[in-house]
Amino acid sequence: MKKQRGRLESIEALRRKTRIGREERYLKVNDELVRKGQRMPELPDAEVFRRYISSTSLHQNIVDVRVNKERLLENISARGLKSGLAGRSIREAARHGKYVFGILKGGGSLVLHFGMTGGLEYGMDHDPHPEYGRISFRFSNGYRLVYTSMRLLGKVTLTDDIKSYIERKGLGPDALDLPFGNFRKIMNRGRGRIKSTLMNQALIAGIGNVYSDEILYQARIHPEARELGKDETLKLFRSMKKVLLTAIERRADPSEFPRSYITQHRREGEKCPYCSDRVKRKKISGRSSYFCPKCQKKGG
DNA sequence: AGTACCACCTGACGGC
DNA sequence: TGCCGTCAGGTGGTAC
Repeated sequence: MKKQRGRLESIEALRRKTRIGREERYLKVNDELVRKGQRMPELPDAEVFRRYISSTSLHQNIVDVRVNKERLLENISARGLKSGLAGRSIREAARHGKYVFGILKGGGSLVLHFGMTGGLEYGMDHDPHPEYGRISFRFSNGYRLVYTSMRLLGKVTLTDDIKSYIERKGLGPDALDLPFGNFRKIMNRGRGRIKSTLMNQALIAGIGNVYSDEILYQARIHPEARELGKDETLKLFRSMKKVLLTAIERRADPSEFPRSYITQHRREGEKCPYCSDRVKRKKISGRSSYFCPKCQKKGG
């Protein structure tokens, strides 16, 4: 119990260090990963995008919105998006799971979802247009925020109320807001594979394919495990918080992740950072999963 | 309820 | 060099 509390405290320390819930004012404006399209838009990336908006685009009068790809708009026309934003400004950036919101002064919010290849790029209006720039939000100060997306799988829209938007989407609680008691209930409720449960946005919002693999790897739990004991559930819970917070602290840049992370070894046959056995790839829930069969056991 | 597939898109990569 | 199959981290729908 003592040891357990110590671990939870270290998660709290990490939470403070990553400044969760506070504003990030000094985020580098030119984000290499965004430009290279190497982000993986799960919770940590969404949090980086939230901070990016927060550090670049708050309190600026929006003068124009240019939509190059209407298919990215969800239940709204290009004209509707523009008229809903023109003359307004973003007063705060928020996030739930993989969704990022620009809360508008005077009510309503801009909703951004990044699909698999989405990003943001802030710059001068006359800077070169980003290669996959799809929607530009132009501000009165001569700058613009561009929503980029190579594969066009994201979503952009407006909503009157973030809470009801989240409800309509059927999203569960955000992974970083989830207390252990609720996590345990979620993990115990069905008998599906543990990886599917972690990735199910209706149960927990924010975890996708890559981070579910990392969370399970750090907890030494097999992705196909179905039932967890209490100790394992706690281990998984701590791993979830720690992996997500660590990723945010490293700006969701995998090349900055600890050496002990499997994320940098997402290739069949690579060495497991712990036991040097071979990393295995297997389709689970329709996605490529990478894990170490020696370190990660199904039973518990 | 859980799972398996398909679709939506564009691009990278390896084999021949 | 070019062609072709496979794969890619997102969600959402259908069918069993």
